[in-house]
Amino acid sequence: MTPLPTQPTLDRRSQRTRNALNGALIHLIAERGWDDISVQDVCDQANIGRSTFYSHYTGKDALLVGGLENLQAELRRQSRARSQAAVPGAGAAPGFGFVLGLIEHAHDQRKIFRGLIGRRSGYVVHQRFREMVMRLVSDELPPPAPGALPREAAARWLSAAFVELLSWWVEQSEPMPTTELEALFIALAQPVLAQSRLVHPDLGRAP
Amino acid sequence: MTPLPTQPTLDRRSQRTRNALNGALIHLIAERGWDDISVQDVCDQANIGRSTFYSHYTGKDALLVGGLENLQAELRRQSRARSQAAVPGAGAAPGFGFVLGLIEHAHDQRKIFRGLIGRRSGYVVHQRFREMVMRLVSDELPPPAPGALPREAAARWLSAAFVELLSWWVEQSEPMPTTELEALFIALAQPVLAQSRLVHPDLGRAP
Amino acid sequence: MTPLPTQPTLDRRSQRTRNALNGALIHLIAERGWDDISVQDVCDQANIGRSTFYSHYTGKDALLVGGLENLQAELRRQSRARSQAAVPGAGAAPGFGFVLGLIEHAHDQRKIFRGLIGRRSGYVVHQRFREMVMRLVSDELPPPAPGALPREAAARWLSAAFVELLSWWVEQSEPMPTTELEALFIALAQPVLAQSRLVHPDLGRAP
Amino acid sequence: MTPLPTQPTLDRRSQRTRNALNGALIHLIAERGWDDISVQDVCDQANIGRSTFYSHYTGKDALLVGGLENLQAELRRQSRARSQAAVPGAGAAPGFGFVLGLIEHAHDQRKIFRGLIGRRSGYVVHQRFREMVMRLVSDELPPPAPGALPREAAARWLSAAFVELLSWWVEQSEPMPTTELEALFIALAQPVLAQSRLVHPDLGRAP
DNA sequence: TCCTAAGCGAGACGGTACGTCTTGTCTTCCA
DNA sequence: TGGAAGACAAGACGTACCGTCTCGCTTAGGA
Repeated sequence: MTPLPTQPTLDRRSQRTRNALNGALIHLIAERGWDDISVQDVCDQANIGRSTFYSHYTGKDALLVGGLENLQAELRRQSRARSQAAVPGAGAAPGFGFVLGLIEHAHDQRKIFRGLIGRRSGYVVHQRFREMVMRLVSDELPPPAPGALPREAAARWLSAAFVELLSWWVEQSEPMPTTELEALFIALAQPVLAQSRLVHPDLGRAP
Repeated sequence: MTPLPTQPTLDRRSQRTRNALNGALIHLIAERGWDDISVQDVCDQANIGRSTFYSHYTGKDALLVGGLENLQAELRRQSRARSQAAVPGAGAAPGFGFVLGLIEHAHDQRKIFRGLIGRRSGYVVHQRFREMVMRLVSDELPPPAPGALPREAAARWLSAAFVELLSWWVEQSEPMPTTELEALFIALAQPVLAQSRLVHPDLGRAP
Repeated sequence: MTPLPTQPTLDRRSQRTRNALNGALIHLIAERGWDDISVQDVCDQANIGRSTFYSHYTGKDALLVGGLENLQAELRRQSRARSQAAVPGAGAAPGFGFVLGLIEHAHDQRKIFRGLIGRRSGYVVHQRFREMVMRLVSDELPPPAPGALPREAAARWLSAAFVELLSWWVEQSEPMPTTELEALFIALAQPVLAQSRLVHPDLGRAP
Repeated sequence: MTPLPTQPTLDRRSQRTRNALNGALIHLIAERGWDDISVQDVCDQANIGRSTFYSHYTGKDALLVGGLENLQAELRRQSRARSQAAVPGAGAAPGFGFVLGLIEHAHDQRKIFRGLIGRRSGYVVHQRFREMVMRLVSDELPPPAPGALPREAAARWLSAAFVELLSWWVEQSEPMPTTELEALFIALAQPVLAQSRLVHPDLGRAP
């Protein structure tokens, strides 16, 4: 009974190559920031031939996206674990289970995250990162009531805002504690959740 | 004795060149999106020699930034006018006076804004645009109480979220009315303003 | 004690592989011409793994040379048969016995020869072919008298000229008959034979 | 009254670049032979950017052809001068006026010619060179009588044979004198001229 | 009949060259 | 004198082959 091999283990060698490339990329991002890295640089760092690189990824971008997909999978796993660990009967408010995980990850790897979303980020990475966060956010948003703020708008608002907040936070020399940042995010996110539930958005315009 | 015009009117011809370049750029952005444009393309469109381009701007980016600065100035002017027109004695809640102006601008020039911040945007433009919005937001935020959310964090949160919202909005085929979008933004922004005023942010962390 | 078959029959399988490769090569040469063929193409055509190819030949060139050696052996055999069949007592003028065989071969396989030495030839093949012809010519040249034109020069002259003539001939839509071509070659070759016999080549240099 | 500028002098700079490239090429051909030279090598040798190279020539081959065209023009000029200098009324047998010039050129630049058509030649160069020679030969052949050997066949025979002879000659350590080589060529070429004149080629087949 | 060494396919890998594209600098010439 | 034209160096890009290699599979040929 084979253990249902999702992929044929990808040849073991290939996987090692991919790992080397991923590692090299984050190393270089932390060191110089996205924009100052060429494909050749990544290959040199990983001791990999450039043609081999292109037989695995279509370009620098694909490598990054691949790495972020791994991160996303990891965060999703954490989020699920967290929600199962919570009191099973409780109301289970949409707690954005991935948020604390991501914050702590950013905290641990502060240097890398500065390269990823900080000042030297390079806008491509920033946005790719936001897109990943958006997918996570989107998972945890309640299904929007008809007529209320569509899920896409809500997810884009929250992801962009959160990434920007995170980007600010990792650059601080004396950052607030991780749980405090999570609480801040949740507090700032409240009106979005409220809007998602509204049937007739009475937005109470002043004039 | 020259009439000390260090650069008033900027030589008239120079100004015409710059205008041509700006026009060419926004034309091309609307047509293809930022990333698929080369400096040569802009020059061709503007009937300008490439070397001339470089004698005015250091690169594609600088040209864009220049254009955004014009937009920013225009929006600031509108915002000031709006706040003076309001009942002078009223509470004058921090109304983000520039918001409606920007929304209407985006509405009028939907096509250009799709190239600027929409799907084909190219992350560079997106971020440059956000930076401009951030400066406008920053102007209108109340001075933060000590210990409360620093102005920079608030401005980054709001600008990123707003631009993302706008980006979503300009891509809709049946977008909500401009004033409704403004009201939505203001509603979603409330907790940020609240946080900016808090002295002891009791964020109610769960134990 | 192994029955010392260092490589008799070459393992039968190996031989089949080599044949497949040879066949694939001439097929592809006839189809596209030498220069537009990669090792991979030959392997695909022959249903052979690329690594297997390299375990038999050091490259495309070696495969070609191997094939030409077979042709050369065949032609030499024909030439010998022809000279024995001739009236044994006759003068046996150096008749270039291989020539008619080669011409007829080229006639039968016109398509392949166009790829080999015709317009689409690729200079490498052309020259390899000429080198083979040169070896055949060299065999049949009389030993040069001392001071006369050295055999190498004569052989190079004749082989280059003959291959070029053949190359021209196979591209004609209404080519002259094979025997006529042979006679033409022999006629044009006469002075070379004469030179080979001269002891004091009085070439009448102008002062 | 402008001196009818065949081309607008090609910008003077461009011409210098082209010259540098030509020089670099022949230098490297003499040093290593055609096949072991990359475009990058030529550029390095000429102190030229690779992209500049491609803005002048489509590849290594085009550069070579360009150089040979210069040589051809030069040889044609010499040939014309030689034929005018000859006794104007004389029979002016088709003397292949370019031959001595080319031989002497090869003699003077023996090292380069070894790279061009000698042992290390690289078949591409060899053939390109032959094509140039063929054009020169073709010029000087008498118009073929109908039914006789077509000019193309004659030109190909003579050019291939001559280049091969030259190739042999430049590799000799004690080569025969230039005029002797010319006489040898003319002697060996005789039957071709005879064939070109024949109306009914009575090739006198032996059997 | 089995079993063991070979021939073989598949394809990952490092490497080199290719031709294209864009950038920013510089020079030359024109209005 | 400012601008158009365009040559130039630099360097990244993605592609194409090359020759080497490491895997397993299969398939004889000898036990």
